[in-house]
Amino acid sequence: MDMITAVRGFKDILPQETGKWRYIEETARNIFSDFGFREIRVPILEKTALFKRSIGELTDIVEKEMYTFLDRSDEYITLRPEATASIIRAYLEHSMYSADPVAKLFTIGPMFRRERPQKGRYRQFHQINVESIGLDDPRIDAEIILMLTQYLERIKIADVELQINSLGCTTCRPDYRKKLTLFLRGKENDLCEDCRRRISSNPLRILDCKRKNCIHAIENAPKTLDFVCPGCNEHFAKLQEFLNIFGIPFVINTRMVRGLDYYTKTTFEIVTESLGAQNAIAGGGRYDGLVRDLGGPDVPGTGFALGCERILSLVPFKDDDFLLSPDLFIAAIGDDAEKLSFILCNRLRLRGVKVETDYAGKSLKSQMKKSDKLKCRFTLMLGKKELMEKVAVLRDMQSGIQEHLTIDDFEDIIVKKLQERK
RNA sequence: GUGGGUGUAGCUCAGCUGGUCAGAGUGCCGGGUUGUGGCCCCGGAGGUCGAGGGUUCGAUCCCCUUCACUCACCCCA
Repeated sequence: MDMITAVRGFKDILPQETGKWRYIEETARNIFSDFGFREIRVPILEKTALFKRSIGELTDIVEKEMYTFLDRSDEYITLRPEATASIIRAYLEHSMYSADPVAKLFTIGPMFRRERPQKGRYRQFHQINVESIGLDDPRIDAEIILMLTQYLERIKIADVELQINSLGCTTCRPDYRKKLTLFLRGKENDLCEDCRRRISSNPLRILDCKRKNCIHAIENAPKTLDFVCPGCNEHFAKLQEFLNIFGIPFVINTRMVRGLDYYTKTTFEIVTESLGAQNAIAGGGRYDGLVRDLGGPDVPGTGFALGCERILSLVPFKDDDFLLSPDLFIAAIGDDAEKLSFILCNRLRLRGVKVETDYAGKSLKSQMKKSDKLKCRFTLMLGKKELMEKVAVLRDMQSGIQEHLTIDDFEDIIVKKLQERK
């Protein structure tokens, strides 16, 4: 019979890795909480229409990367390729704007995109998502970027670069789009097939096409920043001012457009050199029209997503750094000792002591080996001799020092010893 | 979706363009100490050499197909 394996691009996160995962998740929760963001948990399955309307029909994500299925009730549903749409949906569905026009939310969980897997790219991957809804002040853009850079610093990720850009708003973008289209009309023959298609569908995407010919062809293309309206210009200038106040280094990348249609004004990415082709570890921006497009009030929003797998491959910690070793191993020899060991072991666990033992009836030597392998701090040896005298031998596994303890007092003594060392 | 690379023990990998090539290290289990871990020594278990077909007297090795993994393109976290 063939072995059933995990679905391509889907990965198990094994016990030795979950310590790191919890660490980056908990650190995020702590920092985000300091900044006033609250955790929200939204479904991983949504009606397909939600993503089509928010991300954009003509984006790569919607055109070819979504896991979309026909549900039994003849409705199309999709495993979420990103979280922003779901969060806005929840924000609207629960009328969160009526309690407070400003909502600062984050969520952590799996996303799904059906791309060809490679380094740093999986079909199920995890993101930490932050959304601030209801504020258009550039201070909030700066604030979430500060929070993001702080987070990366806290988890010891260095050598990253913050890139920012502004895409303009509904007033100035159409103008820019026209000018860009006009410029591109003369270059059709120099562009790749995809980009030729994009001239009419999504000309801005051409700006960050990675093909050499396209890059060359648009060298002198008009830049968004030269055409944004005074309002957008000021917004972008203030963002930079605020980033400077906190000494956050950044570079302006006029080519950064990003693959989701809903972005306006601020966009940004955190990129690294040490991740191969998938160099973005976080990305986001402002989406002032999205809430309205999803049927809600006309309120602005801004946010970002962090790729957990990519963060984890950069974090300088080892799996073992998060290893939780038992406090005590109880090695028992003989039936009576084994019975006592079973009782002691579980009574201590109920008192919050991490205890391991072995029910396989092995030799003392092999139980000692196991204790050593588990990196237990102490080993308690219980044998026939000890039982008769109602004592047990407690061995400190680092120093090798052993002491005899009366069995009746043992529980209290070990609890006390462990408290001292903490 | 399109390319390249790689598939041999749980893991990391040797294996001479075909003839004791079914191997090492590590991990696991046991012994050396019949009641004491780490270091050392010894032993053991564990493989249809990814799968299927072909060439050949003979294939882990050569050819074809297929699958998986991986890196890159594309795109993004």
